[in-house]
Amino acid sequence: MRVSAGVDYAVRAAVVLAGAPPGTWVKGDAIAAGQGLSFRYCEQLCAQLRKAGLVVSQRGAEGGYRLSRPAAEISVADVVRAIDGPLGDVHGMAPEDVDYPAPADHVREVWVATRSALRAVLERVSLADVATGQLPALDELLADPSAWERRRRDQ
Amino acid sequence: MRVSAGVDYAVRAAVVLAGAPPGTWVKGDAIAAGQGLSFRYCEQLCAQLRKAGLVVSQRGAEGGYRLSRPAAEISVADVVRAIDGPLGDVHGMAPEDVDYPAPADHVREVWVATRSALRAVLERVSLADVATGQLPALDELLADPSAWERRRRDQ
DNA sequence: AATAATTCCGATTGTATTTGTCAGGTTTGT
DNA sequence: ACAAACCTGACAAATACAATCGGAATTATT
Repeated sequence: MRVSAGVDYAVRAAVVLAGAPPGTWVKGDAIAAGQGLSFRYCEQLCAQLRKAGLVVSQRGAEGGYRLSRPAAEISVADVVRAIDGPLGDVHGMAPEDVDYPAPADHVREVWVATRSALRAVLERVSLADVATGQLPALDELLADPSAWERRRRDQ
Repeated sequence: MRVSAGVDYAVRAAVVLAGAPPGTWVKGDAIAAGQGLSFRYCEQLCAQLRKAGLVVSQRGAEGGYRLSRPAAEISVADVVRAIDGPLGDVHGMAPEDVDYPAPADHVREVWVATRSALRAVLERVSLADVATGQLPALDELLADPSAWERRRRDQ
């Protein structure tokens, strides 16, 4: 239940593209340098975004990357899935497909709800939202001060 | 953003303990056999739950495991953290501690909200809730039929 | 046509994590 | 004494993560 470096980097790269003027190419080098990423690794992640259809690329001088659709039409979930695969899988299986013997049978509902909660955040936020910092969909979740605090280890 | 096998197994083991009559010892063998887990691996996970203070164990004949507190006072999040570490970490860092250059600076809010959404599910559900199948906290999330469906790959 | 800039592709590498497995030791009840 | 159960630490295979690299293909410029 954590965010890998690759996903984090890819979302940041995608947000950089979302922040660029529409139709312009952004060089991989500019993304990597701007976000403090390794150029090679950033390039590899951009390739995965391109294979997922979220990004298009242009080779050669004056080439680079840009989003394939308006930034408002690409969700953070799209980027996460492009790098990490399906959201909320339970060791390789979709949560609705797992089946446990009693009395653990209702654990499935917990995993389905977990995935649903992830989707409610990541599908509802577009790259344009993140780039502009307008995140009304998250207001409710972020208003609680404890959302910004680590849980005590000895709780 | 997925549930590892270890976490899944540990939650199921903990729910088995929650479903046993209070004060009785449940043998590791019984947990493993009942849930179709490898006995050795199950034992290892129970030891982690014990080190986290969620479970107590008794050696010798007639020994086994039981919860250290009433099942209603242990959340699924407690179990997940015992096995996996903090919820929603971003490559080893708490989401409120990450700091990104513009225009990706608001990615932090996305990760904080993601963790908050995970907590809203996993901290709100106790082992007793799962064992009895009474999951009112999840009703809203589970009512949506699409919560039970995989997203289309070509969306 | 030559050159420089840029992405593309495939392979490789090192580390860490995951997912177990095992042997032997310790504790406990009968 | 004995058997049942957990404890400890080590080990290991497989997988994933996080890059790194060399060179090939493409494009714009000169």
